[in-house]
Amino acid sequence: MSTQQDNNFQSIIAHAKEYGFVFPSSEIYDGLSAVYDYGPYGSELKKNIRDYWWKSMTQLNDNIVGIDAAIFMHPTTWKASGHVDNFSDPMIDNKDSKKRYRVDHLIEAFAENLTEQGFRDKAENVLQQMDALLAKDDFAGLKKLIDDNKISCSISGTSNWTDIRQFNLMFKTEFGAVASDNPDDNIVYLRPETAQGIFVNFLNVQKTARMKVPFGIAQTGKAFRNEIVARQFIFRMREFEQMEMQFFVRPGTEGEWYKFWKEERLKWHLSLGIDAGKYRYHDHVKLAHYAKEACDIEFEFPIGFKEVEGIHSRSDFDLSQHQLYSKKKQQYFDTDIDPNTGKPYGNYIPYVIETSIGLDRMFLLILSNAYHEETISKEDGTTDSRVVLQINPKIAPIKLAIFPLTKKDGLPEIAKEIFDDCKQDFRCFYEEKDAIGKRYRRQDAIGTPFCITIDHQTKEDKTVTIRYRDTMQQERISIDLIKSKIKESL
RNA sequence: GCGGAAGUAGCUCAAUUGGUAGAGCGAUAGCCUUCCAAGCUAUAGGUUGCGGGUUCGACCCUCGUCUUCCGCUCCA
Repeated sequence: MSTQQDNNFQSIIAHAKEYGFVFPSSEIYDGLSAVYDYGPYGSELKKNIRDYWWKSMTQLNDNIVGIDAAIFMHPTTWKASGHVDNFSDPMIDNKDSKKRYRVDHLIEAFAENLTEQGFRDKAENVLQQMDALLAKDDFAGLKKLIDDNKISCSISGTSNWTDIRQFNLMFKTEFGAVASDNPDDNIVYLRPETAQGIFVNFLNVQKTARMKVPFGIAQTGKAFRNEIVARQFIFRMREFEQMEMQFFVRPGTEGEWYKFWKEERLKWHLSLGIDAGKYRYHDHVKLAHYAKEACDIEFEFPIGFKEVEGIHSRSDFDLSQHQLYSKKKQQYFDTDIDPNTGKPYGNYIPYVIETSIGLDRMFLLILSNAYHEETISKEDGTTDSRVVLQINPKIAPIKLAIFPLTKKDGLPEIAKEIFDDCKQDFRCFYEEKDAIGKRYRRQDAIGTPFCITIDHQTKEDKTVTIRYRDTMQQERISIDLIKSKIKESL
């Protein structure tokens, strides 16, 4: 099973490169690990996915507005968010088995073992020591803790460990051209998530857009994580794009809003015509430090079910933290009447429901779902094959391809006239080279849903042939109807 | 990061146990005109991932390095 799927995944990657969707970054210099560029059709598709999300969030929800926050943020942002302390994991390797462990996982497993053997007090003691050492970033102390307890690797059974190393997942850079005596003064991070740009602007947005809770703030943008291992094509990249919406609600209502967005987001995915059977929810059991409830929307990629979007109930953690660190009140005054007291709800820090989807993952999802290698039986009994991307017309890179059947007899002139007219309204593609069948196949390969062909009959009755990508069926329609025909599918 | 495998033209591959790189498809230009890729002609393209070493001579042997894939690991 996996072989077939892996092959399919390889085919998709190869197709993405060959047809100008995704290229390895700086490929002429051998590429940069886990960084990719989007090509002519890829950038169109990516933009269309982003636009479709943006429209469904901001335009179709009158209580959601968008922002575009900077990638650089004040360094304290990341202290408040917990990323400076928590977004890095001390790791240790066993020299014999070559296994790498997160230090906290290793020690926790050891403690669990002790508990099972009835040494509950000792286990507690070890965990307490670990927490104290982790809080101080005392790696030497942690190493000593491991050595003193003779904690061993479950594979090799030995305690032959490397030193503990820190892997900070945030990219650092220097801010300002002048070097400071204290290097820490100049450090800024490339944001590891876009969410904080929304949280720190919570009151700016609420006041200027005159929003009333419940309301949301949407944003798309790049984020950066220095992953230890980043692989699987564009699934896990070091530079990636998120589409996030933070929805601010009155405390006590977060449960129903979490449920609402959990369902709403899946509906969005299904609105692109993707098989519901390829989706599933994965509810988190072990929650992040800020979360009350969390789930992933997973999709069955060729490499298995993987997370494409997360819905998190984040309580008031983020706003409270920013209030604490900035010493600026992050309260909202709710004038709605509380039926229990007959008075306004008053001041509170709103709770947050987050929906966060990886744009690049969504792109891969669309590509994986759309990619089909088909065998076609021809009338003369022979077979033929084609690769077709069955991308929903709403987000297809090119909506309409326009072909004159031949290069002469005035057909190109008519075709170009139609092209010039249609390109005002949606992305079109014109081509007169090669046999018509070959041109159709090229459009299939990049997912163009409609092709029209201008032939000699066009000159007589002003009709053209429209050919549908998925069924390969064709019919004659009047030139006047082309635009409306395409538009109704978008 | 560890272990395994791979890297020759845009793609798929070839090059007789080391003798200095070829084909099909694709691309481009032209001919042909025929509604589902394969009609004809011509043209362009590679210091064989990169860098050392061995050799008279390296795509081939060797070392290093980069990238990709698979497994492990990691994944707020």
